Amino acid sequence: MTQPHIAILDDEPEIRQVLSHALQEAGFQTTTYARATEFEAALKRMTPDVCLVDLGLPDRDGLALVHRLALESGATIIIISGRAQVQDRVTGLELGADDYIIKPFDPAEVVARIRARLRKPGTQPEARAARARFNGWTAEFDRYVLIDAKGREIPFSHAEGEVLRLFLDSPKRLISRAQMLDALGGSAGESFDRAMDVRISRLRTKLDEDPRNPRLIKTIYGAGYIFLGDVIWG
Amino acid sequence: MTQPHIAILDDEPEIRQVLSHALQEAGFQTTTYARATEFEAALKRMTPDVCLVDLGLPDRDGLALVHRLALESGATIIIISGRAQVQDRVTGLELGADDYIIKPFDPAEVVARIRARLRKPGTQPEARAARARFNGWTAEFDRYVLIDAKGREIPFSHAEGEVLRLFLDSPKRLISRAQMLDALGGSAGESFDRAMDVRISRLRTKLDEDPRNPRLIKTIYGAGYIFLGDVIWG
DNA sequence: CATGCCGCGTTACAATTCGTAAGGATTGCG
DNA sequence: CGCAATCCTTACGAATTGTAACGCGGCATG
Repeated sequence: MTQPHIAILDDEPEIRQVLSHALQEAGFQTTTYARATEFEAALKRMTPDVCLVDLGLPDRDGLALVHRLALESGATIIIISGRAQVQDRVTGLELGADDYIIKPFDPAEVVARIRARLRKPGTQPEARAARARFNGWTAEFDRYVLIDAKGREIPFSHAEGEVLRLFLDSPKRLISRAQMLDALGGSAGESFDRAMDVRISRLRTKLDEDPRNPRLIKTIYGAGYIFLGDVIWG
Repeated sequence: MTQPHIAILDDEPEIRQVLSHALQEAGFQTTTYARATEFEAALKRMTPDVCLVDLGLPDRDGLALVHRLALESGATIIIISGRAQVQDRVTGLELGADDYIIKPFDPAEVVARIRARLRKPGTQPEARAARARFNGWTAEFDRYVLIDAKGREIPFSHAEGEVLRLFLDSPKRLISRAQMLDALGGSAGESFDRAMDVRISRLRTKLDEDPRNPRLIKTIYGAGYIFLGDVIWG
């Protein structure tokens, strides 16, 4: 069961804590960020379903961030701000925010507003780039197929695709197990480690890897994995 | 060139007038109603894109009306109410409202919130139009027929049309099963899950999909569905 | 070099989720 | 009332994914 993922960006630790707790209580998966730079770095790896953004950030203009986010990601954006003037709200909404909640807020209302958003279709972020090539392979993510050098199509599942996308997003760089578990939403159980191993194992067999001598997905004992492919997106 | 249509339901003439004026100024088409019965009668003839509903109606329980509206119409519903308690807002949103604006309000904010809503896919008035093309197919919703690339007509039922319209409103986006069930009004029984599967199954056969390798309606195991057509309305 | 621990890979299995065929309830129409 | 169409429900099979169990190999220690 993949729960919706809510990203929280606020510089006040207490607010992050309150929001995160209430949303997790409501069954959502949450990730919190204190700084805009941190948040933007994380967006390269995954796309949340909803972004809760505080406008009063120390390291960036919040409105500019909201605007860029709205243009690029297509995810649902909710501003949480202490600026309560009507003009602030109007410009926030016109720059691309989907909702505007004023501090101080009641967490129950935030949960209710997010729930109201997510039950409408069309709220999911748009499908990201759908095709990548690497070392003779082509991965088509919208059709969920791998195509080998001879043109043979090999289907892969959603779970395998999550792993593959993670690799293709960061080729030739170490990806720690913790990073992977986090990106795959498996911070829950301890035994999810094995589940991830299984995903990688299945992916390796589909990529025709020699288990004794993997050429694409290399494991670094005690550290993580490295994907050794020359990746071209598009 | 259809402007979005906003229905306003409020028993105070002055509020109707203020809202209607501001919304027309913003380029919307408006219709106002003073009574719930009047409003409901009008709904049989047309479907507004957004409904602004006051909760303090003399002739009906506003919340019940909102709930029924949310289940049946699929339009965007915004509550405008003098009841400002958090609990009022939460229950209003949970009963199916998409937004909750407190009196006294600023018309500019109402406009901004409606604009923010209509930006999202699946809410534009074109999406309620009668015809759409995608990947060689044409869907004519007023006649309940699909037309394939060779001009053959294949009829589809109302239930199948609901599903198809949902897909055509949000192409290339993930639609979760929960969202679908909600949009199809099946929040009731758990066994409605299978009913929805059946609808999709029949739609797939009519769209000439290969069950083993569907090209248009993809299933994302554990997450939902995604429609992979290039949709053009009109 | 032998030993033992720990991290990882793989296989087999079970739980969950989804597809669809078959049957029955409901509705509409002549 | 009979008939047809539509749609929900039931039932069962198939696909996917997490989990448990086991084996292998690296790495440290002695």
